[in-house]
Amino acid sequence: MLSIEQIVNDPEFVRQKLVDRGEDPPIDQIIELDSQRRALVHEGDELRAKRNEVSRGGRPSPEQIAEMRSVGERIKTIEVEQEEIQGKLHELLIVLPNLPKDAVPVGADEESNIVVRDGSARVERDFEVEPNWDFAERTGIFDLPAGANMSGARFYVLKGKGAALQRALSDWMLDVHTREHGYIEIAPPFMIRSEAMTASGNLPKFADTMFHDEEDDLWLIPTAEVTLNYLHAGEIIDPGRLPLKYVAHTPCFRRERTAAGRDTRGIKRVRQFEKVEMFQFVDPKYSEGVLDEMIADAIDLCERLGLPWRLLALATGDISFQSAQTFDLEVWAPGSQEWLEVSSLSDCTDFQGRRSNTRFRPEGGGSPGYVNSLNGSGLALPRIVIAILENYQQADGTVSIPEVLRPYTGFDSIG
RNA sequence: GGAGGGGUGGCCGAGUGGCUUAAGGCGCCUGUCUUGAAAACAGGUAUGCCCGUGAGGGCAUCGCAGGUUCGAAUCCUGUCCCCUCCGCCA
Repeated sequence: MLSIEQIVNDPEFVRQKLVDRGEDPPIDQIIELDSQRRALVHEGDELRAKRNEVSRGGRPSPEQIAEMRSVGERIKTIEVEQEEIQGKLHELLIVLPNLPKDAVPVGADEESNIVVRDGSARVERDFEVEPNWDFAERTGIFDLPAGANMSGARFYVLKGKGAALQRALSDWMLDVHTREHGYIEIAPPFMIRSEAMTASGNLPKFADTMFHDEEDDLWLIPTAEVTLNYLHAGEIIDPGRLPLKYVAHTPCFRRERTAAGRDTRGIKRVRQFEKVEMFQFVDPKYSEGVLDEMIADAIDLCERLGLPWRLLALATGDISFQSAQTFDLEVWAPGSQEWLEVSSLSDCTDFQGRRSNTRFRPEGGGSPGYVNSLNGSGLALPRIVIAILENYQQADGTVSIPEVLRPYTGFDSIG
């Protein structure tokens, strides 16, 4: 949610930032509605003040009761109007995305994304790397038909060493983040209410990308971000407790209503996958550099796994709804011959704090402010599995397990 | 799923239609006293919004949302959450 004060005080700045994202924001209408709202609030307050004054002395006279009856009716009318205006205002504001930061490349889509760092030392191989789906079918570590059979397209089953590899990865990632990067591990629910989904920015605009249970009105989480963001909803966090750094390993459920045939091979784009998610609540005063820190935390995992990676600065037209700045971390898959997005790291400024009403008390006192929130995968598991199967393939057709994972897998090769 | 009990400020807790502008206690902050501290005493101690350059003034909020009333923490309805018991259950 954008701040109404900012829209009213600096309308042209806000308009330009949203135009950069490809939006056509109804700024003038918002300002007009807010001015109407203010007038109604003022009139209502004055009438209520009058009524309170009369009520304060005990039982009023019959004349006063008659007068207050009409005052009460006018208050009711104003309240109805006010509710209508505020409803319209809320509808307009709740669908406006966050404002991109100045550093974000301006551009309509992913064509304008910029590779800002490249950590990929290409390894020359004297054999052809088998794509992960072929390797997995040959060795039996994925069972794609079984997944499709029980759940439909874009569901999959991991078997044997495939399942163990994924489990080793998530355990290892959580250990690195909690023991070395300073995150607190959270095991959240995988289904949440509409309020929480709205607070993260996934509702109301992206309802059709998620799974929903009608009977209890619960949504399956598309990422742990939506749960971590709501962890302190409605709270005023005590001074000195920020930053709060959380990490969670959860399944992620997405409808993936993309064009049929796109990214259909293997487990790259699926309707349920596992992910380790990093999340931070910070004092806006100290938010500088936090995104870089989280990027470093994600890159650290790629480095330790020995995977070639690169970092992209996403353009204004490609960052997500709640984000003010996003970097994508990709790893190279030499068998499928493509870059795989394994983490998307975003600074959401105070956009989610405002929607979840998560505030903090500044050090040294003063009135509360909205927290800043940042999130990023650390990392998405199926794609890391893919990257390991292709980067660690040997000439004899086996895959060796990265050193750091061996204490977790208990085996050192597949195939 | 069924039956019952409950939700009041940072915490505890009183409050069954109007002297409630939410008592009282605890905690915290400031001051007096003290060499310092404790104790005692005095004052202060929520959030949001509106008006005002400001000093300041006003409105709302007793889980949440509606309703009844001149007037609601208090009465009514719905809803969320917590507790006890029954049922079901890894």
